[in-house]
Amino acid sequence: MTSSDHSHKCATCPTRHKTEWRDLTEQELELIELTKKSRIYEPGETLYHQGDNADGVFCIQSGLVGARFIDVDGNSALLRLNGEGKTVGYRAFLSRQPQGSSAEVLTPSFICHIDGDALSKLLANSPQVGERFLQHAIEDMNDTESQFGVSLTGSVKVKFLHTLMVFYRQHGSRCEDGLETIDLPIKRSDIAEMIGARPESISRLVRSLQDEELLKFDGRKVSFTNMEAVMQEAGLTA
Amino acid sequence: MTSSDHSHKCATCPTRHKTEWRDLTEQELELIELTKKSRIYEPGETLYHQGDNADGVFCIQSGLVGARFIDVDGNSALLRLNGEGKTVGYRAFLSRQPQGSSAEVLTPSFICHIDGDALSKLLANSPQVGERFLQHAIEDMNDTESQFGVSLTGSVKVKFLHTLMVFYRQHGSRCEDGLETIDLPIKRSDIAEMIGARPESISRLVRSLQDEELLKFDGRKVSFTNMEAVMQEAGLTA
DNA sequence: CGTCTGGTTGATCTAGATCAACAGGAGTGG
DNA sequence: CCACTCCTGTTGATCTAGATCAACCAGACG
Repeated sequence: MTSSDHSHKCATCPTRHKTEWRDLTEQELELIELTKKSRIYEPGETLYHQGDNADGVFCIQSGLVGARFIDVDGNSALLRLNGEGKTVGYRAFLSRQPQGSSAEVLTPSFICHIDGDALSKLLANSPQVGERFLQHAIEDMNDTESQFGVSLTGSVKVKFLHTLMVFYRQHGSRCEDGLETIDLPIKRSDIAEMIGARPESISRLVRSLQDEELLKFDGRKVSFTNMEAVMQEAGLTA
Repeated sequence: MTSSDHSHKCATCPTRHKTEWRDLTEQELELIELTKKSRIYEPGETLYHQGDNADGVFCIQSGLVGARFIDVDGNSALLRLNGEGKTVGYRAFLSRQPQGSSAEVLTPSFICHIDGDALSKLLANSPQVGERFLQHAIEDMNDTESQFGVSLTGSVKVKFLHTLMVFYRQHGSRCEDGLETIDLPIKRSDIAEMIGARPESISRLVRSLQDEELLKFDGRKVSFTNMEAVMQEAGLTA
């Protein structure tokens, strides 16, 4: 589906089958519909800020949203990327805690805001929704913990290769001139922020990875000239 | 309660009110009871290993259990500490994924193993259990994400002070000679592993923190000579 | 007593940060 | 069409936090 085919009705939403609302009846969806607010967001816009209280959740129909954490000294880190079908801001809402990070739109996105009251009613009446959220939370946690582990033990090289492999998995593999290829969804400096490094370091690393003949870089296109070795170095042979 | 007063019945378990089973009836508890296996674990023992498949969950009645992650090169990190009332291994069980880290007993502990079948039945019949797990997952995630953020942006000093403050919160504040004091629950080298540093670095850091008159260290006792400044540096003024 | 384990200290090395300059688009506006 | 600026990424020179390697110390403990 292209970014132009945006349904404003959950019932016909092309990505609903990936969301927490996947097994709701039209009846139940109507509850969301009543107070739902949808629109296109441009890169740089923010859904909510670190420290905000949640008044509901955001559901990404298409696009990419990053969770940005900023510490007291102004250092910024990208904790996670959320793509289509993901609901964001749900942890703050469900735990009545302030948002731990800001939600920053990274690519043009179509996003719905789901009202807190509606969501509460849904949770109270439709146990499947809670189950889906549990599943979602666990999945998020598994991802984050794995990244956290790598970030505590690994070098910048390992961390970079690790996130490349993450992209490779979700973000689809595509053969082209025979080689496995991915399209980086975000710019270099943002990748740097995902692994706690500086853009300059990534630049140098990219160069040395090419010299090692592990990968080929062309703009945002990355092709794996030696998948085996990359997996190895990324620590996926355990 | 002392470590000698261990109930083998959930119904009379002194820490049940902190667990996922807190709002179950005696009737429902009986289901767990039937297949439950409890015993005392000594430091160094392991509840499960990274990569294992979960056949149930572990419930900590007393003691401390660490989640240890080891990467391909053998580097180890401590991802999280779980104390009394915490259930561990639930994510692997609920997501049918292999354990992402090992559960290593750090202090003498009394721990129950709860069978997967019993748990499944409970989840199917008692929706509160699922809700408690959701709450637990969210809490864990909030903790981990905050640590992850700090670990991406901060220096060893910041990370160290941050985890000290985490200890300070849970692990109870205690005034003594007027100063706020905490007892480190684990040894220095394990703290080092929690923040991705080497023990030697912690040693030197501790010394410089005392020179700065921020903290006093005496064995595992730490007293805050300048709480304000510590909070500041730990990044809790945002 | 020796042996272990946890912690300290010193000397040295290095991955990666920092600072600074620069280069190639992509708009934008005259 | 060119001149301008913005933005992302590159390269070089230098600096430093923290790792590494190695010796050593104190208390615990059989």
